[in-house]
Amino acid sequence: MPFAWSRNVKMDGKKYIELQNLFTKYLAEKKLRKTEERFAILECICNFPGHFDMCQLYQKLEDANFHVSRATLYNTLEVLVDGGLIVRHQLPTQSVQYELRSLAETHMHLVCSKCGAIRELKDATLRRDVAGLKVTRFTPEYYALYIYGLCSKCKYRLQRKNGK
Amino acid sequence: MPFAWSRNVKMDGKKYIELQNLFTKYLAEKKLRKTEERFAILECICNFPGHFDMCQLYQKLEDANFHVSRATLYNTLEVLVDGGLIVRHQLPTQSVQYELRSLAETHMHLVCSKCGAIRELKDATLRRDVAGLKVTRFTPEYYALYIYGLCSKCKYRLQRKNGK
DNA sequence: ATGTATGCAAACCATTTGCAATGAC
DNA sequence: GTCATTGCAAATGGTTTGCATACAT
Repeated sequence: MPFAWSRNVKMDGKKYIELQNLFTKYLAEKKLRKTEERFAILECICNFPGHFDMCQLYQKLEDANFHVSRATLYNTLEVLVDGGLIVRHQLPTQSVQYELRSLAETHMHLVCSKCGAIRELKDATLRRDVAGLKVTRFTPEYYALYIYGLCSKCKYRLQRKNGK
Repeated sequence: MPFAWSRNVKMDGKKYIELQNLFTKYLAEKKLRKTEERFAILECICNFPGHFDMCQLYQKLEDANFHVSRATLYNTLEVLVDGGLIVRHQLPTQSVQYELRSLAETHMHLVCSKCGAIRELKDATLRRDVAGLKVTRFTPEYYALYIYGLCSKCKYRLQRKNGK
């Protein structure tokens, strides 16, 4: 082990090992340095079951007694996005969210335009459609499908408010 | 005519008339006031052929000698989004963009993750499948599909840089 | 040894907020 | 007359930047 990045960040074994390899390869390829911070951040990200934002990530790292500056967090997330390991979601009401790319590709996002809640939905047909798309003069890397609408809670609330 | 919102904002006739009606209906329904500013902003929006951001909109209104405060601009765009007349895009590199909803629904967005350029692409199959989606406990209103990747320019540049 | 990456604090800037004045109803 | 909407200016807060220090190579 070239450096001791593995602190007491609770870790999701398999997922992380795989991504660590990808990341290492990417960093080498781009001649970027393999720092303790970068790997600790990636490891921490693996512990989120789904979306997360800067605040949550920062907090989780602090909780694990691993301190990084916000500047480094922003830098590292950018590297991870460029490397294709994570995906960035910018949705209306909510703050910028990130998600492991391997997770993001498997579903679309149902976004409530009232309360901002995000639900995930898998659909094989759509996935196939997107995968089968023929695009010229553009090299697709990944996609994100957002369907905006009303979640059941907000719809119910709205119906009551508008008189039965 | 209840008020003189029609200044010298250059106008795209048909498109605006139709949207004006929708907007009027929406405002009445929600018991919101029909102000000169709101209609002037909508009219101005109709003159953009595609995406636009706050700056461009503000500028275009100023150019037409119609001054609104930024607070009003933000308020009005929110009302227009809620009313389903325009759609909000928040993409990585670029600033928040808006687009007439009637335009947005007809295409997906190819976003270059390098330079941020947006290209539009229509695909009938995909459109049909999204429209035909069956979702429980969620009422879809509209969707947005973003495909991230490399535009031809950036790809070319990258290939040259990485040695032939 | 070299130059990239980090940490900190200050700077930035799009968006939001507070409040008095306006005007739609 | 009432209360939503506007304008202005100040406040906010997530993100970026500058620079000295640390450290991967």
